[in-house]
Amino acid sequence: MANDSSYKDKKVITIGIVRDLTGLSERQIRYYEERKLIFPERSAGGSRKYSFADVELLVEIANKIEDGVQTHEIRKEMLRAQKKQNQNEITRKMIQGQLNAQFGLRKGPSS
Amino acid sequence: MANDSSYKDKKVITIGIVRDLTGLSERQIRYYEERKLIFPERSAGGSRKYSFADVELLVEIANKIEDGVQTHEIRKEMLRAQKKQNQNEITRKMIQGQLNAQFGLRKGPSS
DNA sequence: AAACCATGTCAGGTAACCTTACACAATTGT
DNA sequence: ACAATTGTGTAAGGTTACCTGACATGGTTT
Repeated sequence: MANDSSYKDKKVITIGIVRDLTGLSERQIRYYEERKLIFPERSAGGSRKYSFADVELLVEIANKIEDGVQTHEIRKEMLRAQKKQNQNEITRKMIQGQLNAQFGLRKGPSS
Repeated sequence: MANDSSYKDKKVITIGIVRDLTGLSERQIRYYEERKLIFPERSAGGSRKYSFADVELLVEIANKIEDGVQTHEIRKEMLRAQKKQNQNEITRKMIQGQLNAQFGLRKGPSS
């Protein structure tokens, strides 16, 4: 209901493939996780699983680091960006609420 | 130039994940490959890599098999479907060619 | 100078994957 | 009726891929 449900966000890519797609070392990829910049899921056995969105994010992270930004700063940026995103979400819901109140829309069943 | 370049066709999913996504056994997935219904890529070390498109195709295949269609038949269907697809592609190119001839468009450099 | 950053690398261990082979019920072909 | 094929399970033995933890190191920060 809230999203794409599409391929981009499904966590299905193992770290070796991510390495190949990004050119980063596994060490780097794991380190950025340790620094809380990226959040893979895990398989039952403990293997990391990433999404295409994660892959793109990793590339951005790597670029910033190359520009001398440290993980600590990157993390702050990300939190800021996400806060803004949350705010938008809230705003959207508020407006939706206003409309519902004005025009008496109901949350009808799916279709 | 010819395609989406997007996530759907990138071969990045290992067989274990495909198993989880489709509910098929690894045996089945490998068998359908043996019957030439599906064509994963391979990692350097020999592990199979599938795309989301492959995953969807596998589900379709499994459905047909459940309906009693044999791999042999499914393969024929697929070849037929692909031939039609190729024909469309050819048609498209022919029309494009006609237009180019009519209006003298050049294949200029990329942008 | 002490602490931290980002990364490489090595070791030992487990999970995930590979191929080959045998089995077998069910279906299809002759 | 019988032989061949289909689709799937399962087991063995082997290799690849991934995991964590630890030590090393040259550059920054503090």
